Amino acid sequence: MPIIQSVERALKILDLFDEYTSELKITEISEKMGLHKSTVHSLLKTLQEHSYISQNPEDGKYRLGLKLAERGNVVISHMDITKTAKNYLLDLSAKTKQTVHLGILDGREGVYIDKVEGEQSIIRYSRIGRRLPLHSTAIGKVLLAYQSPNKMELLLKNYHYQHQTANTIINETVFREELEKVKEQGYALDDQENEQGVRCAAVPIFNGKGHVLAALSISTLVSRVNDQELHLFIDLLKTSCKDLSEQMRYVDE
Amino acid sequence: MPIIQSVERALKILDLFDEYTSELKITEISEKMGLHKSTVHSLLKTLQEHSYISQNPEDGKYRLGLKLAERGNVVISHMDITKTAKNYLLDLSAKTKQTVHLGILDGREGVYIDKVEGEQSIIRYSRIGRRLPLHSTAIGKVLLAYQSPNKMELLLKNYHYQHQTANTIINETVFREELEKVKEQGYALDDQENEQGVRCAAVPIFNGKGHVLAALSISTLVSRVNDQELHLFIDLLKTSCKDLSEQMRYVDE
DNA sequence: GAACGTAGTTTTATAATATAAAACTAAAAC
DNA sequence: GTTTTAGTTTTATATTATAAAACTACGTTC
Repeated sequence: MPIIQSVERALKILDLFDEYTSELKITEISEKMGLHKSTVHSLLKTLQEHSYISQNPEDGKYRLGLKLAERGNVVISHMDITKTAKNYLLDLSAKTKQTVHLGILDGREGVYIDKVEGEQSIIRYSRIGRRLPLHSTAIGKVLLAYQSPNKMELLLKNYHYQHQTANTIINETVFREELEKVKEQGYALDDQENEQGVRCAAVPIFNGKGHVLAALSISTLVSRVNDQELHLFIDLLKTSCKDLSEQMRYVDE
Repeated sequence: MPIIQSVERALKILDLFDEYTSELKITEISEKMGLHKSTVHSLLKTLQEHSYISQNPEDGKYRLGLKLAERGNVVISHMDITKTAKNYLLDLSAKTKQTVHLGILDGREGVYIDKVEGEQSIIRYSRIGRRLPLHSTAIGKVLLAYQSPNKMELLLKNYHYQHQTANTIINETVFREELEKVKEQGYALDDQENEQGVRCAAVPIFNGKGHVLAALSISTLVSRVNDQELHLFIDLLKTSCKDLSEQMRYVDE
């Protein structure tokens, strides 16, 4: 396995930051990485030289650099579905006041590739580029349900079902029935299965060959959105996804 | 200088991709980097292991990984100004149908940190995370003009004026007069100075201490927006930035 | 204000790794 | 079917990354 240790270490430093950790000192990074501070210093200076890390001039702490935002934008800008769907996300979020997500399958995992936050619902779990569990998210269920039987078997083989909440389905037989239901009704629901207090609906987007490309979802807080409203949102989602699927027929991908 | 060569090489591979180059073969990367293909192979496999690079299963080519989008999102999500300004960008773009940008100073350079594209104007130059020239962009002029005299001197010391178009101001005396004018009128203009056929206006956003935090701009195509419309847009920008500056007074940064 | 402790930066010997040459496998081109 | 090209794997060794030691700078305590 041709892994280069020093590159791996540099990347692991980048992975130390998250939405709660915006800055870190050299000594903190040294502790977390189990590396000598002079080693960390060299790694940080290399990342800094190429703008993947920057140093706060006021307190000397390190943080993720803007080059990541730029590179990340290049990744997303190459996805036709993201560009085509952008106005639908904005429109749906404006109309429903909820948070709207776009997700795709990437290898054997789901991943969020766009998100528009609604006024009424602040959803913390999802983040562009972040992995999403296939078994406990509405998007994940959609991406699975509309796969070919072969592909679905591959995806579910040795799948690791894990509780995210008390509502999470972790029995595979029950989960397969759930996927059947998704295909029957044309949408998936995540009823507080991924995040306490959050209920989501997702609908598939197809390409010209009838393969599922992505899924669009609306996330709501159960305390603010009742069943009736949710079903109105599902109708809006279906309309949007039908249009999107129509447009994606003409995109060569 | 404690630069780690193999880390630097890995980062340079990430920098090879752009909006026109989404995928590359190992042999292409080997040629561009001047490295042996087995060295490149090890670097790619390390980046791939951590999702910074992925491999197209269909043709074996390499492309930027979604981890960059996720890390990039973490960078942006830590910026209060981006969150606070988001709805203003969306609103301004919807009202004017033009492309709206948010930019900040990062060290001695400007950088775009958010962007909402308008229906009427597709602006290619700007990209979130990308550097912006201080002398030829409206945002750059604003970020300079409202700096303290000391800071401005530091920023302009040995500044490298370069033509972006035939209209670009490259004489420092003339440029300083331009910055005076920006302060007088409360906005900056880039009249095809950065990109042929594109005219932009930008207005400053201040923090509670009266320091310029960021600039908001509207970019238009000269073929589609006349002087009168542009001045209407500038008025809308001023209103938005006044509100934003008011809100940023209460943000601890 | 001096002394001590902590954090960050620099230097450098050497242990450890990254590098590329060679060989192999697989696919594409002729 | 043969040859060429591209990608992957193996491994010897040249080169680099590593961390210990030392230094600088700043903050804390007395």
